[in-house]
Amino acid sequence: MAVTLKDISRMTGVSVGLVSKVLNDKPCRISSEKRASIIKCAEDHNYKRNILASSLVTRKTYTIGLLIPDITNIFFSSLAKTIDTFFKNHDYTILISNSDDTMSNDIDIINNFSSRQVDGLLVVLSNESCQKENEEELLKVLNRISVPFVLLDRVVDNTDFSSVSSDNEAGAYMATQYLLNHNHQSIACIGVSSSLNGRARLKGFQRAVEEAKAIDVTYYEGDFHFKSGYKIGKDLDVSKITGVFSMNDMMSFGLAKALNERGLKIGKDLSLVSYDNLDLIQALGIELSSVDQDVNHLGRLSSELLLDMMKENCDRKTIVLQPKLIKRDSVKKF
Amino acid sequence: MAVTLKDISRMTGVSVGLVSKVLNDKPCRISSEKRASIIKCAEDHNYKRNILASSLVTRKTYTIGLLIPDITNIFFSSLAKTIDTFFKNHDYTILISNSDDTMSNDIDIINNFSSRQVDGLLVVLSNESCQKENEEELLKVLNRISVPFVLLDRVVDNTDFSSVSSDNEAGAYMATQYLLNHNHQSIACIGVSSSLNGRARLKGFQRAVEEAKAIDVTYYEGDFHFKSGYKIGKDLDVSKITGVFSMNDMMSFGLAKALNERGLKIGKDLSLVSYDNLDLIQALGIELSSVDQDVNHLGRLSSELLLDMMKENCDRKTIVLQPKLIKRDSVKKF
DNA sequence: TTGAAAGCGCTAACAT
DNA sequence: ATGTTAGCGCTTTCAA
Repeated sequence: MAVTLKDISRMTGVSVGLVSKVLNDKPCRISSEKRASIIKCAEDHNYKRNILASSLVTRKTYTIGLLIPDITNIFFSSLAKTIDTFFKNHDYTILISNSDDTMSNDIDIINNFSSRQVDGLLVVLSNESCQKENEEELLKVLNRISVPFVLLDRVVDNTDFSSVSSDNEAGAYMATQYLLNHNHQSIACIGVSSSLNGRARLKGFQRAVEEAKAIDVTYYEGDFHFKSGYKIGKDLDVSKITGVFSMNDMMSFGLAKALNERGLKIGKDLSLVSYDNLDLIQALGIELSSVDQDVNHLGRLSSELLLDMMKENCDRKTIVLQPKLIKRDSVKKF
Repeated sequence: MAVTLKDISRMTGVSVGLVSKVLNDKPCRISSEKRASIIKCAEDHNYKRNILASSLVTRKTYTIGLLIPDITNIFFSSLAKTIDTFFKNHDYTILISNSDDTMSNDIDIINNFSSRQVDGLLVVLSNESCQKENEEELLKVLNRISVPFVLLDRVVDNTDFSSVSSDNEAGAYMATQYLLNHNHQSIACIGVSSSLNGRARLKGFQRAVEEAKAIDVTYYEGDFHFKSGYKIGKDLDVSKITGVFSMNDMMSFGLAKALNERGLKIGKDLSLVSYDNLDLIQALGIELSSVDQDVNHLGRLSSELLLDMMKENCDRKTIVLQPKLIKRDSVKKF
């Protein structure tokens, strides 16, 4: 059995209340001998405050729940790391939980966090939760959350929940425009229509295309993973297509590999612009133009926002970050 | 304020004790009307049990702490996902925390988990904690943990703590042997001496070399990341070296890229065997012979072991998994 | 069938 | 300067 305040009180002959004050560094006037003996006794017996009990009284757990769809996705694990580091500096502990991109897990985890009395919640919704047909149920769940929370990256339309997200439409728009500015007349889009942000990116792509007029467009459906890009690269009709906008770097990488096998060179025979600007891809030495969402910024801003909301119960805020297009050699004049 | 049992008791006119029993599905004989009204009232008012309070009484939190060195490392995030999935099926919640590979964080996090009254702990130690000079302090910390725990992947020698790890020496030995069986007389090792498992792999490498006799060996120091492999690949003396054992896939990938730029082909001009067998590397379409540690198996076994220890307070166990060499085209006869 | 009450470990207000 | 006590929300034992 773990040592309790009561045990230490008994052993040192000092009252429980005083022991509590001393071990919590609370201002109290106590003889230095007693103070010392309490501290020594606590150390000797490896006393650890039972946070469950103290939180029950103070109504503070110094705990933040972080819900993400897939911990093995580098985007989310980087986000988790940034958030973890930020809150460690503010004496909070982050609980990370993984939804596997399903709505039922979203709900379970949010409820679980709630009953663990987290002080706040950071939520990246599952793709499933972001589907139109699930909106009603999702809103019910979110409206029932009784602690401050911030939605990250994937955001529910037409609500006033606090959120920090990236303007996916704008990102796709600038990527596509960049391609079109290089005189490409026949371009392809590799998209993922099952994803909320994928749909936003498609909008941006279409807007750019429509503004440019008389552009020939081919659409390919992918799934954000390497293999789908690779397969599409095997089929891609390069007799007409000269530029490609791919919705993320992993698919671009697959595409590049397939084209390479076909004897075609990215940046020479075909221009490619992408999304995510993964360090990994750069590390691999591939000069890929890509839209950067600045995960660290996303993580830090949402953490700060949540901290504000918890402190001063401040108003909800909706922050939309503008992504940046990083220009590299994969796009050339046609 | 959240609704409490007391509130529901007041609203339904049933005693707190009974409400508790009903909402916990405990066997109790109660009129079905009362039961129904309690359940309805709880739902209507969005009642969520305060786990802090109930755990205080039951001395069970249904929570497992998972400590990992780097959440953005795919090896650890995959491990976390496996463990998370396993324990979700057993009604436990996993708290994941990130040490950034520092010992002070290891200690803080272990203490934090303890005071949160986790039911068990899964620990991947930081490299710093695994250094010989920190052993004494580490043992003090580990010995003070009062709940069942299992060490994963990085293990403390000469102790009887429960652990599940992979036999790194054996893995490196079989990889090196594979290379030597293909008649390579001059081989290189790209190692990471600051890492516990790196040192074990070096031992395996050396044992294989010594057994083979009269093999020419060159050692290069890397850091597990792409760039170090790339740099080494730029320098590698291919006038004599025909085979390379690299201690992980990311470095192998860097190496391959550098050699490619030098006009040399892996599996033809040079044989390469590696460690980790990353899906990512395969996804990139690279035919790399590599030692597989089976993360899923590691995660599942350690989870099961911990569950056993928590249930039956069963004896400590030390499990060492045997890695497998996956043979692919990157190694050829010399 | 149901209710009352003790107590988990801790904090904080109030006594002394 | 130090001790006593109520009570956080819950479970569980015992009594009715």
